[in-house]
Amino acid sequence: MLDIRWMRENREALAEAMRRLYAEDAPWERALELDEQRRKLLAQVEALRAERNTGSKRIGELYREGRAEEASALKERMREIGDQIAQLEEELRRVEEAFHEAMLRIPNIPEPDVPVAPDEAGNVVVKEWGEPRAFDFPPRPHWELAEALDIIDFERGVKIAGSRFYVLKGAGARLQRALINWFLDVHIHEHGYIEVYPPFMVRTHCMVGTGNLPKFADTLYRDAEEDYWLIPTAEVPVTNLHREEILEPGTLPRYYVAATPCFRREKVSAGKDVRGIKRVHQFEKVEMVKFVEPHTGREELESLTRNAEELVERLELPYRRVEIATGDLSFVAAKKYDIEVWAPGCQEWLEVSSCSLFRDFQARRANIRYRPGEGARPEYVYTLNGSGLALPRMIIAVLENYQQADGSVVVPEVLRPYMGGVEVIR
RNA sequence: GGAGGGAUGGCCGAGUGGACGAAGGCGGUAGUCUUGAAAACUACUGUGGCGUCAUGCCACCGGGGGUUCGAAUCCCUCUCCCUCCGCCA
Repeated sequence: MLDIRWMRENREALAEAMRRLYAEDAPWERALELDEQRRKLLAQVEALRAERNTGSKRIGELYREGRAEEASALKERMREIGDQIAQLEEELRRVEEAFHEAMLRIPNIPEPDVPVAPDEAGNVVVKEWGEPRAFDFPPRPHWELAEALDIIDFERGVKIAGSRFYVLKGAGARLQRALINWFLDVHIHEHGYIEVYPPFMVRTHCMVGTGNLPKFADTLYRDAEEDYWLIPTAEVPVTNLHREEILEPGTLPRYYVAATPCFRREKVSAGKDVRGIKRVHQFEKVEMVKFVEPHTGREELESLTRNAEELVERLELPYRRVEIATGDLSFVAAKKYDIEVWAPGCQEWLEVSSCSLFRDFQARRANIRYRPGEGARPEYVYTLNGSGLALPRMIIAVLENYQQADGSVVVPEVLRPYMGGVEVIR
């Protein structure tokens, strides 16, 4: 959510930002109109309430002084004021609801240096690392490798739960576990993150806090009877860890990391990437979440992104960093980098991490504040998050990059201690 | 799933219709005293909104709704917590 005061005072900058985002349908003008109505009504209601407060106090006094007749006359007038208040309050309630609804549908404003373009074609490769491996045989896609090695069972996944589900088996399941544990260990012991194990189901208000609702309900799974939503990423429960809190001085920055399943309906991409495990309804992800002071936001985004990149580097996988253009930026992000690993089998760049700076956009929605100093007024924190890293895709990357001519797969060196010393999956 | 009890400021806790934004205590901050510290004493100590920016007004006692001239207090409802029973990893 944006700051309404800023919006009022910077109407031109706001309009410009929405143009840069190619989000001219965002209801920002409506929000500003409703805000004006709202303040007008509020002034009226509050003036009447002030009158009623003093009047009601006076009634009490009159009774105590035994002047019952004057009291009941005043009572009559207060009743009329009460009716007026009720009427105006009803109107105010409607306006405020509409105002709030509009505010929730206005996207975050991009950082000034984000490349401007209407869609992902405008994304910019800002960095490349490693050389794609030269194969002396045609590299196979992961679904062929995994099936031959009997480490992913696609058919039975579908039998149990339908398309876009799979079963990891034997060394496949263990490889996933090894990756998760190694990722966590690096973040915890080397990057200063605190591990958390959060709920995988959350209430509506948490989804609103991170910006998944109200706009993206059709991408989420939910309980049919109770107010529970399955998380599409650990970002949701972990960011909401501090919702409605004021963090005391000296407790920022806070870095958290969580390995959780993620559940996504993938309705919008029906028919896309149906082979293999690139796009599925349930997957594991290690997610990093930061709560920081505003002035450190940009450098925290860089170090967060580096925390993810370092893992790919130590796995010796070629990757590139892509800066996301305005038109491709997610609703809540002010700036975002994707990390893409080269998959020689499918011959494509796989997005294995998304690192975003949200500034105070989520903090306003979830009401997460901090005190800049002892006794100072609370301010909104900045939040950031990034995958570190996303699982099924990292399995793809390892299988396809480390495959050998005979279909076996070499286990990357850093993972061997996590695989019981196994050097080759065959 | 059943029965009962509860939710008040950073924390504890009083408050069953009007002088309550809320007693008292703890904690915190500042001052007095002291070489310094402790103790004692004194003062201050929530959040947000609107602004004719005035020592101004409004809202907030778990959330929402109702009764009333007036609600922390009465009624309804939801959420959460605790105790006991049942079930269970």
